[in-house]
Amino acid sequence: MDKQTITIYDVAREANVSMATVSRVVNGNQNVKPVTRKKVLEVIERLDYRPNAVARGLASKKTTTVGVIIPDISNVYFSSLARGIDDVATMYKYNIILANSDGDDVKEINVLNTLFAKQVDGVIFMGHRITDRIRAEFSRSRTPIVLAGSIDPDEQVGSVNIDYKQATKDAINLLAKNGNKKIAFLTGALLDPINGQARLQGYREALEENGIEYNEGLVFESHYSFEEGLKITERVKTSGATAAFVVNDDLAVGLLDGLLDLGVKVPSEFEIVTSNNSQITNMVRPRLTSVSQPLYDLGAVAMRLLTKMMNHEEIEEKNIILPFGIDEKDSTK
Amino acid sequence: MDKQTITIYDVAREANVSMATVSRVVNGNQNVKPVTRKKVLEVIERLDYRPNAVARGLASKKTTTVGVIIPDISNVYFSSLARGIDDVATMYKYNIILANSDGDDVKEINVLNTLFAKQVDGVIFMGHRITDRIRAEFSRSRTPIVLAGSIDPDEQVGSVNIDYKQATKDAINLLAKNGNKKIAFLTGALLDPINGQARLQGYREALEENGIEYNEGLVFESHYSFEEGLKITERVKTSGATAAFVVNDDLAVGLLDGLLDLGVKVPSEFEIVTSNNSQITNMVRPRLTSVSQPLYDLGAVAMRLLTKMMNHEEIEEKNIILPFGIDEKDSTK
DNA sequence: TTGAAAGCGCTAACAT
DNA sequence: ATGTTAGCGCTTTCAA
Repeated sequence: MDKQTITIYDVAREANVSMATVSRVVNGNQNVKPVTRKKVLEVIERLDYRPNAVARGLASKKTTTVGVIIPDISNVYFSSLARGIDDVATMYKYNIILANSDGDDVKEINVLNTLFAKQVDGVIFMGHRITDRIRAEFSRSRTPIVLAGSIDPDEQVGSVNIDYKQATKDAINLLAKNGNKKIAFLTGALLDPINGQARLQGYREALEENGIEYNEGLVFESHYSFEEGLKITERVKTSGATAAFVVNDDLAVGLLDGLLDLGVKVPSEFEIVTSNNSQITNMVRPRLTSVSQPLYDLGAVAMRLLTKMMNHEEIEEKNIILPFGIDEKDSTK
Repeated sequence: MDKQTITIYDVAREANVSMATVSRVVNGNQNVKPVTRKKVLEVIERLDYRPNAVARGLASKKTTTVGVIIPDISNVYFSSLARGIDDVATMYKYNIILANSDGDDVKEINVLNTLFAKQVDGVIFMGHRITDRIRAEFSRSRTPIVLAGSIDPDEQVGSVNIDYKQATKDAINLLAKNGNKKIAFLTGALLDPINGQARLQGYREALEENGIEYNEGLVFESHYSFEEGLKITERVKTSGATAAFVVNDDLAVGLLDGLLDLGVKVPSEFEIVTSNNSQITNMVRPRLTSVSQPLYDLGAVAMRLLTKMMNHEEIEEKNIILPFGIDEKDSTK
């Protein structure tokens, strides 16, 4: 495959030492006399020897590779997480195998299995919904797994999230304080635990605390996209809502543009709070007020947690909650 | 590592056949009597045998894994390419090891070497600039390499791009036809061949063809970010330019917002054409006219080319140019 | 159609 | 401090 592979054996022969000794110097084992080490290092340099990580993986049962299953890397929300994951992975000398699942159950299972086949040392999983089938696959293997920005009520594996329920409550409170009585809730699939459970519950609780009655007609189930936001605008407006909490930035921008196109003034006539505070929220005019999630950190902390699990380190808490904020900008009064 | 690994040997024993036969059925080799195959398959099912891809990789010298070096996955331009790459990779049963380089020479070299160490079957490289050092690393190995959305004047390895020079000419022509005499050129590092050579040249040629004199004062070297766009607005306006061609969408949106904040009307008082037509160009108001690059396809085609190289298939042309367009929207008259 | 056996390149006891 | 020697789990000639 390579020009002509130089193996550890070649180095050993040239340096007049055993393979074991070469292996020791390559792996930084201290039990090597400095003179020997120097000699070996010279030969390695001279022959341009590069250790074969596959052979190493087979012999040591460690691949220094972790799998990352992600719905869609071209979505900023996930790519921000991914960047945090990769940076910490690199820091700890791991590489990541990245695989898109489109949130599809079958794809998730397939890719999880090929990752296991490739003997990854750990897996970071992002998905809207943890199905029973996936959960079953999780428990089939001993490979450590961490969810990032994804909730599993079961809490079998590690996870890193924010308190979506409280974040939603804070957002709704802001909107209620500003005098809104009819606050729409724009979400993706309500089947997803983050939406259907955490956020929707936060929405309902906040309404109640503000003396506003819950009205199903103000809950809109849509998809995470700009176009869907544009499309749903009419219905939202017709509902009589004067404000909306949106779970996704693309969707929120769609709503914003839809409203502006209709001649509705934001925020004077309609207020919007979105959820991810991605850069797009600063690029549109008016800039969108948003829950601010530490996306990069969500990924970074998830990977850090995974390294601990892979090293069998003591873990204080395997279901981590990171702080969030509310970034008030121009789409709220 | 796993619960207790079932190996090919266990299957062979249980099925009363040799390892070779099990290997054959696992790999779909036709030289197996149907009865035997059935028997083996049953045992595989019963024992829940999963082939170890690392062992396979060592024995066969194929890992069905390709490395992807990317400046920053959290940037939509690159993550779009990455998505195209992964989809085609999946289609051909490859996985991708994704590594961020920040466009940094040293990181690029490091990660390239660890990818080689991990015996990837091929590499897709994205970077603003192919340095001599990287080029040297490329030629050290026989592993096939393809550049995606990245130019190397050397053309030693495969590549997939659009005709950046012509795209720029088309954009400038549009602006010139609209009556602009002072057209700014907003770019990232001019050292990058795509900017400093292809695009700048296209800019100059188009100016000349339109009888406009080239003026260095209208060329702005900046960075690929929204904030930089905001910052540079004042200078661009002061230059007397009435239009700008921008090489990056974030930068273009920064300029747009900067102008709007200054009370400048777009497009009536100032026209903008940007370069990547990412979704953000449709989200801002006015929507940005842009060169449209088939980002996903750039990645997809690059990966397809790589599969051909990995399979030693006949390759008609290893430096591929994909078509582009000009998507006229609301930031031009 | 099937099996035997030699690696693939390295790590990790175990000895010395 | 260094060497010997089994493997790791699979593919792949080569024979039969």
